[in-house]
Amino acid sequence: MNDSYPFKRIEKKWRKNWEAQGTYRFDPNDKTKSKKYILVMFSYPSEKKLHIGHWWNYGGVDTYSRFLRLRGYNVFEPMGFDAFGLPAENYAIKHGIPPAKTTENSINSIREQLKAIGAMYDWNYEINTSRPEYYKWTQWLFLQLYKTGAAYQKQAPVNWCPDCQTVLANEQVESDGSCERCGTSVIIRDLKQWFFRITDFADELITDLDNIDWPEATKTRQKHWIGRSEGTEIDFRIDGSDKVIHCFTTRPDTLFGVTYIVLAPEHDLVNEITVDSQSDEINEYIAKARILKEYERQATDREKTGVFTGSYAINPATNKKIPIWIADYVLGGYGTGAVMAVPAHDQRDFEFTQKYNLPIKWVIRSANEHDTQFVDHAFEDYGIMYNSGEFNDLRSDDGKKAVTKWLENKKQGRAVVSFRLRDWLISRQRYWGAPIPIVHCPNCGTVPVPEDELPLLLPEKNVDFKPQGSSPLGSCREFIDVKCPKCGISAKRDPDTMDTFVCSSWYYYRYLTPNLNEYAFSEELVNKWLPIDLYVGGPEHATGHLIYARYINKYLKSIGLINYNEPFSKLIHQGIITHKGQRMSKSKGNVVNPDEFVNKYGSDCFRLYLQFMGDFRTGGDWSDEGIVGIRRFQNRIWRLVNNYVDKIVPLESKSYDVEPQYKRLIHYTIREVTQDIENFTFNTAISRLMEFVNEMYKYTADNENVNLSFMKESLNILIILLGPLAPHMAEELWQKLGNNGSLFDQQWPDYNEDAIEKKMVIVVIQVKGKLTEKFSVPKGTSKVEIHKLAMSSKKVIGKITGREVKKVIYIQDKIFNIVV
RNA sequence: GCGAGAGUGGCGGAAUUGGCAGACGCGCUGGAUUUAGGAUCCAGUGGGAUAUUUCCUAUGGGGGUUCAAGUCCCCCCUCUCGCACCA
Repeated sequence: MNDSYPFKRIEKKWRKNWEAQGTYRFDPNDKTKSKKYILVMFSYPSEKKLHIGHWWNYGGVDTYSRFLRLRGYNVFEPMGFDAFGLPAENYAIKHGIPPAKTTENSINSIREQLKAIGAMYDWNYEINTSRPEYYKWTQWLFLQLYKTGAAYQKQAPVNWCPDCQTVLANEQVESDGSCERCGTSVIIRDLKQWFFRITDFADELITDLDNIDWPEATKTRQKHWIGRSEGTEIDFRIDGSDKVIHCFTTRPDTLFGVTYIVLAPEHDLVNEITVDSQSDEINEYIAKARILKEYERQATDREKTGVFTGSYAINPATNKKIPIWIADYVLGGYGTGAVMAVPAHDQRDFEFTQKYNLPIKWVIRSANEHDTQFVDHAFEDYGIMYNSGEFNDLRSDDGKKAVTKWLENKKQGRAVVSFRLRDWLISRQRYWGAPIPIVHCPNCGTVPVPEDELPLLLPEKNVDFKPQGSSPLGSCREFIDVKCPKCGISAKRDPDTMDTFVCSSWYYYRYLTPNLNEYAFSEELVNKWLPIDLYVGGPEHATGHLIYARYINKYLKSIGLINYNEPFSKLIHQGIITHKGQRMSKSKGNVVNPDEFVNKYGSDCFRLYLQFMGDFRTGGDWSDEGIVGIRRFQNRIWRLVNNYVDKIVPLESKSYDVEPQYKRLIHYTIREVTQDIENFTFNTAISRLMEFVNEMYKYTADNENVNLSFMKESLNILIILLGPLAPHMAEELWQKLGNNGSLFDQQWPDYNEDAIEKKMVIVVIQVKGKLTEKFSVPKGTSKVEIHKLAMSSKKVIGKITGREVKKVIYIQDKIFNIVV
């Protein structure tokens, strides 16, 4: 029909105009406004298409950013591409095309889709982490870490994905032991790898969480992941040797109850202390533990197994000989990889003891006199020490300190803090990443590539980028063979590339100066524009990207390049959109293609509909049908404006008189929409605008003489409020209403709280809590007046006659309840 | 096993934080208009009774506090998401 909103023409028109007029050109040096850096996690172009989740995410964040702009801020809302890494590489391999090519193609088509959202991105600030101009600085970052000892190489048991053919960081392994990317079971291999010393900042990474506005659940996940644990490291002398086993424990108060020691199978001392008669059995056990998949080994319901080494240690408290075992329930990577076993007071040790008939010694009893009999399980609570020599009768918490002090005096132990967090493993045996700028020289060892030789380019020719179990760069002669930068003899480059999370750990600095040649970032601009005012991304990054980025920020502060502690002052997570109640996935066949709906209904309509489905943080369920409701809403606005535009455009703005309800409506709607956008509850903001439009229709239908001044004001306000949510349409209507300049250079309207207060209120009369009668009365009507009114109601009288009125409760201007 | 969050009509979802449950939208029913309707407008729409008047019932289930509970407290069920032998 000819009076429906012609979205195709208008959306195209405004995208063109905005670009031509530079409406969204960003000036980081604008001193007239205060800054807001609004960042949404960038996308990785693994496929050619933007999916519906991106629209949800980027649309909502753009709405918020536009709102801030209308409130007078200089808003920086950049967009770029996290283009290195497995998703892009796997996509390229699947299609048999070099990743550089597929990535470029994907980015080009995704950029067009991003433009269709109509967000305020200034594409002069785009970044692409796979471009040499960017990864040059990722490599520079590596070299800074290397120079300060924060990047180091070590041989270690690491997670290996047999399908992706690369090592993975702990953060990229799911809790069931599968690869985050492909789902294959991860195995453990011993490899020489590069690590970043994230554990140096373990404490700050926990304590600084108190100073940032993040979802509590996410903070908790990070705290748990970092896993700070205060305890005592206790030295157990090996009988007949000068070697010592260090055991980490959080329960030094149970030291007298230690009846054996358990080493992880990968513990350094295992070979040395295994006696000949046990070595076959020990070796067999180690071999088995090695091939066990990580998640199998860590399954809590597995029966505990282990082997005796034949050696003994001395319990420093009792001076008794205790056997040393190995068992795979002790993890090599945590604490010292060795535990003192206290079967009486640790259920895991207890179970092990049951199986291998090891002795149990009870040394803690409950502070309650009664329950002292523990036969079928360990007593893990704190209590009172006994069987513990001079420490008898101490409470556990005092005993922990006393035993630790006693050990410290004897130099056989010390208080330590242990973390669950491991150093960040950043090398990958894959092609599509930033090459590690290190040369391995037979003379000089590891030698950093000189900074002025960066970028160390990723070779595009003579390299087989398909995974083959070792780094593809290793077989590219032009790349791998090099003269040592220090001594000049033939040497080899490091064949590995960096984890993409290195690229994304610092991108938010680069956005401000994406083309800067001399430095990774401008210290001046970064210190001015960061920390980021709002960061938006999925909760799945809680223990990965979000810890890495915080770490790199803390590292850069420690070397004096930036001056603030935390990169993301406020964080929120977007919700997920389901379809037919389920997560969208190709295998379920319930994927919604955004383009289809954008073509049919327009960008604004699609975006509005997504925002209407549920609140931003929670998400919503997609239905193909509901979108027509939004189209109707758009058409209703379109017609409303068109019906009056000719009459109101020439009109001078002046004061007017309409029924108070309509004046109130304007202020109420401004308040609600303002608050809703601030809270990211766009669904209710849209509801309020729908109500507003419905009321305006009612007004025009009920009044033969429509007040045009009122129409003019309310339509202009409606269009501004609509602006952040449906930018193309609002911009068009703004122009139609005779205004000059972009809507997005206007001022967000103020509201007046007094104007919202109702002069008349509806007081509900209840009898024993049931709705009985309603009265419209002036605000502030007294209890006595209401009582009189209530007693004049037949309904009320009917309900209370024959009953005793016990009392009446009046909540001012709300409810009058008669209790019978 | 531990931890966090959620459960409201046929559907997506609201509810000023203890005060009229179901805003807004979809869908559905009836009517108007139209050559036509997958357009527009008006009315209705939680369920069950019923004299078109009113009653009963209702926010996963069961108890409790309160004049008043979707909202607060206790127990249970279901789902989602984390973590999972961390000594």
